[in-house]
Amino acid sequence: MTSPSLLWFRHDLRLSDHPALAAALAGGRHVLPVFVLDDAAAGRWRYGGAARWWLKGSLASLAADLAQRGAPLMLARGRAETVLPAVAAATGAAEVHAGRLTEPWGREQARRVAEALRDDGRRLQLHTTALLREPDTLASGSGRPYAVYSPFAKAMLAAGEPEAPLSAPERIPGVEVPSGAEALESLDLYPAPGEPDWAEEFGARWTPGEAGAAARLSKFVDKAIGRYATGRNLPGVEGSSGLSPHLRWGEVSPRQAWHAARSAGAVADVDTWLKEILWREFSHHLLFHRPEMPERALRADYERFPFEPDARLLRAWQRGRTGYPIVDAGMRQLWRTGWMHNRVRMIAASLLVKHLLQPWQDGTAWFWDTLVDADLASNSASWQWIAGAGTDAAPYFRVFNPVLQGRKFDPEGVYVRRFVPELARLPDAHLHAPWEAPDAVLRQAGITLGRDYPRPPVLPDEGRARALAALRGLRRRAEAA
DNA sequence: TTTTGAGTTGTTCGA
DNA sequence: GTCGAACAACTCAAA
Repeated sequence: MTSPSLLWFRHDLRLSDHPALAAALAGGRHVLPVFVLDDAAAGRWRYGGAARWWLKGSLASLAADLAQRGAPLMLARGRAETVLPAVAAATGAAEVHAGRLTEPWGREQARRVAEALRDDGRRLQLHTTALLREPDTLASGSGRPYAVYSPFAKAMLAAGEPEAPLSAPERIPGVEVPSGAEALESLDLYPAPGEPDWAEEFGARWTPGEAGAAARLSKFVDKAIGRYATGRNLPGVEGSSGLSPHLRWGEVSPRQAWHAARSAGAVADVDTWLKEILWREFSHHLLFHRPEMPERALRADYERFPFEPDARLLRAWQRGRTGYPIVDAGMRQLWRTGWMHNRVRMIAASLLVKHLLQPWQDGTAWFWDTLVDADLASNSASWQWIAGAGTDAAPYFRVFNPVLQGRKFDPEGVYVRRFVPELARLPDAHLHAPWEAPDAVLRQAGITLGRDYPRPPVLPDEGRARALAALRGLRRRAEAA
C-alpha cells in the first residue's frame, strides 16, 4: 500500500473546496487529518476568547463531517514542528499538506514545520485555501505590492473570475490515530476553567462549522444580497451576510462565497458584497507585505499621535458605557454575541481613537479577544484605516460624529433600544444624544443622567476639533523634520 | 516621461 | 431644506 499523507488543518476548517485535502488524497492515498493548537507559535496573537469558543464548535463539526466520510480528526496541542513530524513518523506519511497563512507567526510556523520534516526526509506542501490569490503573486505596475485598495481591487477583478470551487470528496479513507491525541474537551478552548459563561448567548446566534456556513451563505444569497448596498449600513436590520466568522475559520472559502453571490444574479448589490470579499483579500495582502501591521502604524508619522491613555475611558468603552448610545449598543452587542455590525464597528472605533484619544492598539486588542470573527489581517488593517494610521487610511478629516451616524443609520432606534434598554423609553428625537434632551423628557423616560446612563466624557464637536488638531500636528512636525 | 485624475464607509459651512 | 466645496498627502494607473 502507498504511504498515507497528513492533512494539517489550519484556517480552512472545511471539506469542500479544499485544495490541500484534494492533494493529500491524490493517488488514492489514505489521509490522517490533524489540527494542532499551537498557542506558543501565535504568541501575542494566540486565538482570543470568543475565537476559541468558535474554534471548539468548528472542530466538533469538522470531526463529525470527517467521521461520516471515513476519517478521524486528530487533535493535538503543542509546537507544530514537534507534533507533525512525530505524527508523520508514527503513520509513515511522506507528505504533509496544508493551507498557507498570511499571519507572520503562521508563516514562521510553516517554515519550522517544513524544516523539521525535511530533516526526516518528508515534505510539507502548502496550498492556497484561505484566499482567492496569494499576496506574493500580485504587484502594481511599479512592481511593488499594492498599498491602496482601489487599484488592488481593480487588478483582482481584471485577473478574471476565480475558478470554480472543488466539491467535497465523498470518501476520505483515514488511518488510525497514533498516540498523543487530545480530546476536544481538553484542548484549552472554551470555556476555560474557572471562567464565567460569557458566551451563553453565542449558541443561539451562531452555528460554527461548514454546514452552518453553507446555510448562512445560501440564506444571504437568497434573501438579503439584493438589498445589501443599503441594508448593510443599518444595524437594526438583518442586512449583513453574517459570514465573517465562517470565512475567518475557512468553513467556507472566499471562492465559494464569490461563486454563490454570482449565482444570485442581481447586479449592483452583488458587486458591493464582492468588494467586501476583496477588502478581506486586501487586508491579507497588506499583512503579508507589512508584517508589522498588527503592532505599528504603517505611516511612520502616525507613531507620534498624542494619545492620552486612560484606563477608565478604555474600560467605559469596552463595557458600553461611553454615553454615546450607538457606540454603547455596539460594544454591548459585541460582548453578548461575539460580533458587531460593521457600520457600528467604524463608529465605535472612530470614537475610541479620535474622541477619546485612546491608542488604536487597545481597540484592536479588545476586538481580538471578543470577536468570533477576529482575524489578524482584517482587524489590524481596519483599525489602522479608521485611526488614519494605515497606508490607505481614511482621510484625516473624516471623523465620525456618533450622534449623526446614529440618527442616519438607526433612525428609529431599533438597534439602540435592543442593546441599551435603559434608553428604550426615550423618544427617537433624543435617543442618540440623551444629554441634549430636556429634563422633562428624561424624567418621562425614567432616566437620570449620570445614574442610569452616563454623560459622554467629551462632546462630539470638542472631540472632533481635538482629533483634527492632533492629526494636523503630525503633519506639521513631519514637514518641520 | 510627465501629467492628471480618482480614490469605501464623513462633516461642516456657506450659498 | 438642499447642494457643492473644502478639508492632505500620496498611490496608482491611464492619458
